[in-house]
Amino acid sequence: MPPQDDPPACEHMFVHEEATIMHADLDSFFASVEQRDDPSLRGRPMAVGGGVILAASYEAKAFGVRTAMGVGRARLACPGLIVVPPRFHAYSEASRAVFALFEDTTPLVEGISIDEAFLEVGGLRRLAGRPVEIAARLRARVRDEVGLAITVGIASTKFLAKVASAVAKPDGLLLVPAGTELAFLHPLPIERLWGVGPATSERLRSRGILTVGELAAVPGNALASMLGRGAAHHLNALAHARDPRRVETGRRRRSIGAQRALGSRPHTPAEIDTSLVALVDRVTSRMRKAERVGRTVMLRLRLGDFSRLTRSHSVAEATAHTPTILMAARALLESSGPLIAERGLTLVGISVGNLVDERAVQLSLPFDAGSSGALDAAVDDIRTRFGTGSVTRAVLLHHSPSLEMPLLPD
DNA sequence: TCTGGGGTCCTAGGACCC
DNA sequence: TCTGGGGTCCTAGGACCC
Repeated sequence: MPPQDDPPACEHMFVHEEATIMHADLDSFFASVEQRDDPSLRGRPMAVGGGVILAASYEAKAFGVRTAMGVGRARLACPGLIVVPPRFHAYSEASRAVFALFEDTTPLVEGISIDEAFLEVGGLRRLAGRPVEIAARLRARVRDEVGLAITVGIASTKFLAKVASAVAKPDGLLLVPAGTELAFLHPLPIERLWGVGPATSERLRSRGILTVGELAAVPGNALASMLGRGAAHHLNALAHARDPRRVETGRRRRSIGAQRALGSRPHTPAEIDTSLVALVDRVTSRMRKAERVGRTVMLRLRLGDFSRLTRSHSVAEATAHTPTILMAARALLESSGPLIAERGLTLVGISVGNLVDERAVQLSLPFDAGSSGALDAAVDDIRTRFGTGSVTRAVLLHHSPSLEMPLLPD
């Protein structure tokens, strides 16, 4: 057998031969579903909201109404604005219908959120035509079969496809032909880059860096001294249209959480604890339904001055057990008690991360209760079948009271 | 003017190991 | 008695996104 060569040191050549990645993004998703289902809302400035604006129709956006804006401010900007409460069930259903059309277009679909996805259509030319033709058909189907407008950007990388769809909104289709990436990208403001939020934007703007082209011209180490090495490397690559990420199918969720805004009036510790209990119950029941267990419990708080903070703690063993998660959550809340007492609390959230699949296996094994080695032998048998690391606990079901035996790592 | 409900990813720093 | 250098894993927290 000939010796195996090492893989080449440089795997990514960053040469984009073709634009075959589509980013499909539903326009003003929540608001569009409401306008679809209630004709009296069509053509009018309206928004979905409860406290804050979750989504605004294009008629409302024309008045300056934006997502995350308080409803009061939105009404000031847009007198006569109609605000309807959210119907999350309807949005999930519409999302499922649209994703079914994505899957019918290509098997290579990567969902990003409830209303957007990447689709790789490079291998479909003979079957379905060029990407622009595929995108045009997809847009027509979403409009005819689901009743919603969807914008599609097509480019040679994920990031450019996403920028293209943002530029093409609303109800548009935009192709960035291979070879024209930098001409398209460099005039855009830095906020278009993935990873430039308010903090990074302010840091760059204060140094006179306003466009993607200007960012691309900053030497790597100078950028690193402003933003840290990781962020600098990431943004430098995006600014040069280097983005080797493939469209990935089958991504799993890495955490499950729930949160609740409390309003700005003062809350007693008992009220806060009641909210915490409800949140933990919601999270753990969703985990059990998804058959996932997790180790890292995160508490998310927003204080009276609307500053945010998180606290986390990892328990010894992955679990979806409500009392275990609740105990960890209460301990985290307790540690933040003085801060809450001093500054008040306006939001509390719990999430559980480090998720793994739960696998409960029930086996009938020969077991001689009179022999002290029998249980060990049964456990060894399970480990042989499923792998040592997969067994963390054995429960004897036919003893009363049931005996729970923790298994220590070998 | 008033501030939702989900998530992902990155990084610093400590523990620990060889 | 004093103490290098490199690596991995884990924890906690913040920035960011839709």
